[in-house]
Amino acid sequence: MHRPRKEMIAETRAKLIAAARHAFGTIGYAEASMDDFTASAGLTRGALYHHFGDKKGLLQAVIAEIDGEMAVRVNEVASRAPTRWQCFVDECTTYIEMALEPEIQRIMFRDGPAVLGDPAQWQNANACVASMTGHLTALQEEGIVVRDLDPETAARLINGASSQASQRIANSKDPEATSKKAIAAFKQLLEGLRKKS
Amino acid sequence: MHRPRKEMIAETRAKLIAAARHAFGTIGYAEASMDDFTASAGLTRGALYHHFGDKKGLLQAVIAEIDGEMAVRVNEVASRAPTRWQCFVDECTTYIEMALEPEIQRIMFRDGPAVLGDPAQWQNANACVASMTGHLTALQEEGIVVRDLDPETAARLINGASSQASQRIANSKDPEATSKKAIAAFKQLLEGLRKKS
DNA sequence: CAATTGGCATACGAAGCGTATGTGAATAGG
DNA sequence: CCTATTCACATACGCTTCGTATGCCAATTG
Repeated sequence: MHRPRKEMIAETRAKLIAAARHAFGTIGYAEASMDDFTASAGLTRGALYHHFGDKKGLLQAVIAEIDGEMAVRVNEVASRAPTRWQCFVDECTTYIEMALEPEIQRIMFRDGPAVLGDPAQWQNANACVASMTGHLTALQEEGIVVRDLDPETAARLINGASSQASQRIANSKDPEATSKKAIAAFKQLLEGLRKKS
Repeated sequence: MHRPRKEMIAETRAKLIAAARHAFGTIGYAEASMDDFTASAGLTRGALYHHFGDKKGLLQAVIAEIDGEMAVRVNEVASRAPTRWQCFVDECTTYIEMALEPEIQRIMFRDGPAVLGDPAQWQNANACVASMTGHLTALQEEGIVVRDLDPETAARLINGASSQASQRIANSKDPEATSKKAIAAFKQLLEGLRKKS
């Protein structure tokens, strides 16, 4: 019994992150009162400032957690594809699906960039783009994707298109139909990357 | 001399919008104190609340103004292209160029969506996307762009990719080189829309 | 068992925002 | 030309939120 201390600390960190994640994901970062959501975790702002420095620091922690989860899901999907191109496309569509969740959309694609700036500059949250970049590079070497293309740049552009696709689906009256249209348009764009052998 | 009154009102509105636009574009919406930037316009928050209801209302007005300016620029470029496809591509690259300006990037692509939600839902600011949608539709009818594609959806996706491209360029160490790479990747994506006759 | 670390709460001051209210000038009606 | 009313805008107030400074208590260390 030499670790209850460390465990308690980890637990309060986790509780704060969970409470903040819920608040940020529902009412949004700006509207989320630190007093309120720390209290909902049975704590006060004192704990928050101690562990994360300030509200932004807590947002970073939340983002890092979500990014990790997204990377796991993307990798799972990627491991189940017959070809590498299919693997790449599946990754992208999975990305769109994930971005459909209000919590992810709000935190990762709206409040996050507004508060912390360009996502490309986030150190702790680049797993998904890194994966896509890797696949693009490999696809280039295999001669499937055109050569004169910077992989990371392309991955970022695709990322931008993905998040737009998700927003469009999420805000649609008829999500099913919109989803079909958005994914179709998205795949069409991706075709532009292929070498027309 | 029956209109000095109306003129004064329009002037204060314009001064508020200008001051807010500058503040939002530099330090950002959240950090911009209403007391500060209204004072910089020689006014107080009283005028702001009277004309725009609240801070969000003023942001909407700023966005409407910027959107109008962007539409003008896009249309200028579009009117000087030999072919319609070229016209479409030029519009897109112009869009990227405009998004390079810090003020536009900050207000239209970061703080705007975070505060007001999905840009697709903005009533007063859709001129650019509308133009692109129109061109895509025409290109489909001309048989240049693939048919099974929802034009507005495609326009939105392209929009997302554009803004990512701009961010990448804007935050780059070597903007010139990054710009080349980003525009190349972007055009490559657009190729996916063309019919491979 | 004493000393010290450090995790977290409490207390305080400073902004910022929204609303309610006030004021003076321009318009409209007689 | 004079009065009444509107309305653009300023002022004043209370509330909420944030950041910092301080204090306390439990757990670790020697």
